[in-house]
This record gives sequence, C-alpha cells and structure tokens, in this order.
Amino acid sequence: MTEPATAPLRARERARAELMSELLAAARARLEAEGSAALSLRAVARDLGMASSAVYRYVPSRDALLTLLIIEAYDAVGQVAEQAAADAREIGPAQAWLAVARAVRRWALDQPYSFELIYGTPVRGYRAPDDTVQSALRLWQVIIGLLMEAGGDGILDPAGPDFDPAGRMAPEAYASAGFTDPSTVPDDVARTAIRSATLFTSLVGAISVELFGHLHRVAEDYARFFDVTIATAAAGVGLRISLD
Amino acid sequence: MTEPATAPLRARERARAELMSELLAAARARLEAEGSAALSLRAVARDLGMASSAVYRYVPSRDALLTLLIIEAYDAVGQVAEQAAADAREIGPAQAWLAVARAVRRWALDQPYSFELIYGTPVRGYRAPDDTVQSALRLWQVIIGLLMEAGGDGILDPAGPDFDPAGRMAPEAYASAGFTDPSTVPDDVARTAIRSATLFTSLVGAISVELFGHLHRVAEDYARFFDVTIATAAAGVGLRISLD
DNA sequence: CCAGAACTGCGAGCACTGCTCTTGTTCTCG
DNA sequence: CGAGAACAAGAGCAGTGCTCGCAGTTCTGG
Repeated sequence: MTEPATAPLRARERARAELMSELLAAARARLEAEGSAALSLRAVARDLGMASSAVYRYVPSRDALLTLLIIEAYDAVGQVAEQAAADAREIGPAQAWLAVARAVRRWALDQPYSFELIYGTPVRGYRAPDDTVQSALRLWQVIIGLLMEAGGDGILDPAGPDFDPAGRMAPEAYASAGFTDPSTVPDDVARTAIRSATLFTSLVGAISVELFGHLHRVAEDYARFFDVTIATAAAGVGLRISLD
Repeated sequence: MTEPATAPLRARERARAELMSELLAAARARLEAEGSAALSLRAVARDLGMASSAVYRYVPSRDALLTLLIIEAYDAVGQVAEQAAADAREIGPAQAWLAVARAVRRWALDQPYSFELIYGTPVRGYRAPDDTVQSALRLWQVIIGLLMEAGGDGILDPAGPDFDPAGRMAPEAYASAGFTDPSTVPDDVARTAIRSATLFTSLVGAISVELFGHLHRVAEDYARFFDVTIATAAAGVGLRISLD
C-alpha cells in the first residue's frame, strides 16, 4: 500500500532476490572451500536450512548454479585486471602488463577454485551460455587496451614471427572493437588482436601450470618463474618488460 | 607340472594380470568417451560383467584407478613427444620443437579427456603419488634435450629477460641431470632448465586455452594460432622458429 | 593327499548425489 | 474474498563410492 504502480509485488520479489543472493553466497563459500566438483546443491540447501527441492525454485539445475558462479568469477578476475591496469597507468604498457599479470596470479592463488572454474577443465556436459562471454571479455579488453597503447607509443618490436595481419582472428573479435566488416580492420589492429591472444595464453598457461602442480620439483621460486614467463612471452610480441 | 620353481603360481597371477589389463582398457575407453568426471567404477565393472564390489579386489579406489590412467596418459604424451623429436632430428632444434609441440597438440585434440586428466584441473582431493612423476618427466626431457642441442649449436639468443642462472629451480630438477649438489650446476644448464619450463608452459597454455574453449570467437584458425604462440614463446628463449 | 590359508567374486547395504513429482501452504492481486 | 500463482517440503528414483559378510576356488605346506 505504501508504494504505487511499480512496487506492488515487491514483497515477494525482494524476498526472492534476497534468498537468491544468500544462495549464491552459500554456493560461493562452498566452492571456495571445496572446489566445483564437490559443490552439491543439497549441501547448499542445508546451509540455507531449506529442502533441496526448494532450491530448484530458484536455480534450474546444478549446472545453472555453476554458470552463475562462473560469471561472478569472470567478473572478479576482470575487475582485478582493470584495477591493476588503472593503478599502473603511469609506468607504461609493458610494466603495466606485468602488474596486471601479477594481480591476476595473486587472485588465482587466493581463490584457486574460482580460477579452476573458469580456466580449468570445463564442467562436463557444460556449454558456456552467452551470459558468460560478456564477463569473460573484460580481461581481454584490458590486454588489448595495453597493446593499443604500446602500439601508439611505438614500443612494439616483436621478436617472434610477424603474423599475417588479417584473416586469422574470428570476425566477432573485431566486432566488439566496432569493426562490422572484418575487411576494413586495419593491419595493426589485427596484429594487436593476435598478440593479445598470445599474452592471454601465456598468462593462463603460467598460472595453470603453477596451480595445477606441474612445477612441483621443477621451479623453486614460483613468483619469479611467473615473472620470467610473462616477460618472455611479452618480449615475443614486442613488449619489453624489465624485471626488478 | 610342466614348469618348475618360479612358475607354479602363474595360473592365478596370470588371470589377475589379464583381468587387470582388461579393467584398465575398459576404464580408458570410458574415460576417452565421457571424461574423467563421468568415469564410474560401477560402469567399468558392468562393462566387464562383474559386480562393482569385485573390482575393489584389483583397484583400491576410484582415485587409484584414475592414477593408473594418469600414468598411462603421461606416458602416451611423452612417447608422442619423443617420437616427434626423433623424427625431426635433422631439421634443427628450433623446428624440431615446433614439430614436437604440434604432435602434442594433435594428441591432445585426439584424446582431449586424457589431456584434461593430466594438464587440466586436478581431481579433487587427489595428490599425485610419486608413481606419476617418472612418466610426467618424459615430456620435460624432450624439451631439455632440444634446448641443450640448441645451446650446443650456439643458436640461443634470447629476446626475453636473461634470467638469473642459479638458485631459481628446485634442486630435484638438477638431480635428474646428475647434479647432486645444486651449487655445481653450470650456469648454462640452469638457464636451460628455466627456459624449458617456459616452453613447457607455453605448450600447455596454448593447448589448454584452445581445448577449454577460450579461443571461441577469438581466433579463427586454431592451428595457425597455435604455431604463432609456440613460435613467439620460443623466440623469447632464443629459439627462432620459422613458420612456412 | 588333504587341511588350512589365501584369494576371488557376489549381493546387500550405507550415505551421498541430481533431479522430479505430489502435496500442502502462503502470498498476491483482481 | 477467493482464484491462482509462487513457494516449501517430503518421498522417491536412479545413480555414485565404498564396506562387509558370505560363499566358492585355488594355492600351499605338512
């Protein structure tokens, strides 16, 4: 009675929204604690003190719940990268990339199960719905931004092979940059796209390898090894990072 | 009566060994078909026409069965790498590395679930027993061998940062090369070790990123992108690969 | 040769999972 | 107020890993 028109059905909706966020919080807690494989809908229901069947009023399936957590994770890592890039604006794109990479690694080490959720083995039978790509793109855009800036500064001098500039990336990759017709994409933009993918790969690779235990008894100082790996890959695309 | 001394208990042992290999074959088949998460001991038992409880006479747990498959997978990928390196002996270490990387990628694409099993998210609650490291090392040794060869040829001219040569790798890493005292490891060997880790990281990273769907709508020609990524990383450690 | 030990397989059962369906309750809105 | 939507709970199904007791088989040593 207090609110007109738009508000009448708020009571229930608010309860729903509240429970939904509690549900997500509980799910995230279990995820961080035990990993995605052990995330059980029944356990989350118990945490909330409700029957497991009731949870299905809010989430259509366990996979859907995971999808929500995946989006959260993509956003979290994207936000971390954006923040790191913003903080490092003055030290130049090469050192900024190192800062971003370190921040992402830090995030991954702090919440390994969230990292696994998005960059590890995909959940079986799971195909990423389009809801996730928007969030997944945030990290990419940070990388591309840094490369564009470096290109503008004339810093880029790749040590690796110089790539065919056109036709190697998917058209959608350019669409987000505003190029509706792939044939109009300038060569340097195309090159930037490929290079960004290489940087992305080295970042995910370096963290995965460390987090999944493949450096066990191989490297000793993981942080240092990470820096070296990132710097090496960056050098390949023309970003010269100086370490310490 | 036919065989003396050593052979009398063969009947049982042979049956056991035979069933064990059938069991592994069935498990591998299910793994390749549906992935490690869906690998159920009961299903394997059904495939063999025996009760699930009987399987526990041969394998102590599901995780132990996975461990066996993990070792098989490590050996398979190691064997693939060794073969590729042997076949490419004449084209020089740089191009040989490209050939090895391509062969490993091919293997991963052909049996993605096996790749995931060893280089994807580790199975929850699972800690690799020492049985696996021996097999896991085979791929490393191929990489190190190629780098040593390249170092001997004087090809290496890293574009990336020049690493501190000593103290960065774990002592065990050198032990396998015969250096019991890490302080006696020559600088160039230490550098080779770090570089091998970088190459390894780029290889695993490039395959993971492709296989786990992160290039979806980003790259178009995955094989080409893979080559570029490998060549870029290789350039960072001084291996100059030329792509056709 | 044959008794006892070791090995092998089976079925039932426990606790857990995702998910569905039915029943009953509560809220909302015309 | 009263119809209908939204909600919560419980039972139940099919599946999982794993354990235990019971039965048969095979090997081994006296």
